[in-house]
Amino acid sequence: MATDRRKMIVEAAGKSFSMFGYKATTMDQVAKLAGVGKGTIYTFFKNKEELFEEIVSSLLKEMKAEAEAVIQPELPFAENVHRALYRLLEFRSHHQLMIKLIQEEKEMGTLAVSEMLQHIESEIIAYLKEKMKAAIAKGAIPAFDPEITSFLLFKMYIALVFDWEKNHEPLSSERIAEIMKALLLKGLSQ
Amino acid sequence: MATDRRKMIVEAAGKSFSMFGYKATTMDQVAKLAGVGKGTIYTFFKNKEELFEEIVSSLLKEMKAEAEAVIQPELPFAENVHRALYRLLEFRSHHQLMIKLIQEEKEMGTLAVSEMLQHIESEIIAYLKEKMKAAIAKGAIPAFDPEITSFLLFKMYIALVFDWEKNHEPLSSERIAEIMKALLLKGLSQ
DNA sequence: AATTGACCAAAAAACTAAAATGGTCAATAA
DNA sequence: TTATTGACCATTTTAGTTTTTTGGTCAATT
Repeated sequence: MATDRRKMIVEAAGKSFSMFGYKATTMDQVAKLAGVGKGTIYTFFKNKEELFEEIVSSLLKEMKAEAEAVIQPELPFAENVHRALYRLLEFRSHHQLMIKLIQEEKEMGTLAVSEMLQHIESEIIAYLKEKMKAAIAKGAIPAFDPEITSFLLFKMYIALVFDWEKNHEPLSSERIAEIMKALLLKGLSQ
Repeated sequence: MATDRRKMIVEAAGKSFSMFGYKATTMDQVAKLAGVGKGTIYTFFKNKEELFEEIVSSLLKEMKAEAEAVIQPELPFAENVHRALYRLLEFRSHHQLMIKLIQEEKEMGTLAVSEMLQHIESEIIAYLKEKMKAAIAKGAIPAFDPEITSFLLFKMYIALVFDWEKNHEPLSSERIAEIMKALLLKGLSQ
């Protein structure tokens, strides 16, 4: 059945991109892994890049769903950041792809990957920005520029998750979520 | 006179590294620009990498001096961050070299440059960490882990100065300093 | 004693040939 | 008739080779 084949392809591509990155994933490989002929892939996806987009956008959808599942509007903003972050960090499969893509961008500079990371970044920031605007409207947080603040929130997250462990022992999910909550809650005042 | 020659070399190298980066700066070029024979460079510096180190460490020294000049221990911590940051940001010459190095690391991955950026990062973070420890000891800021906090402070700074302008209009020095001060002062609470 | 630049080994760049890959489509299977 | 396939091809990537450039030395010169 057509739907089954499509699912097989998406699954195979997802695994392959996560394991080998974009460049090192070949269409022949994906076809073999999915157990279909190479041509079949092209009945569902215009080209490799569109297949990649499918994988990434479903990842983003999943991440959004995960976040929504734990956010409770009546809780303090910082608490929700903590909950969403912690939940997200527990999904190692999400991370596997992100790690691979970040690595590939750094050491090979693959254009399609750079563009996709850029896209992921702007999606996440846009999401944060909306949450933040709502919180400001409710008077729950001070009215800083939400564009800049969500940008910074995202960069802090990336720094803690991906940069910190270049020179230190990795931080646990709990620790990361805790740090961001503490900083956001009180800043460094008093 | 020997001192004069050395100064000429350092000046020439500084300009060249800032304009062309590490890789694209040749020793012949530096010699010509400094108006000395190439061999003369090697009477002052063991090799290209040591010349590079001289440039960078004098940059770091300057930056430290600039910061010290405006920091006033009796002011609030966030206010001092604001002052130091603003002062630093006004020195475009410092930045020219940093910009070039960050760019070179990204698009050519020159090893010597990566190592140097790593070194610069750890120097700045160590400096921040000391300041932070002192502030904690005085009870001026909460006792978060200074290693992590100074790491985050640095990453925020880099994000605002170098990453923000990839997709937005650059922020003014005043704005950047203001944002960091506001966030550090109050966080996103209330 | 200090300085230099021709010189050299080693590294990088340019070039070329060979292999791999994305995408197509006539043949095949369902 | 429709969905699927994999041999095939143009293009890109990689591997191998040659040429050029560059960091560093040191005998000659100032």
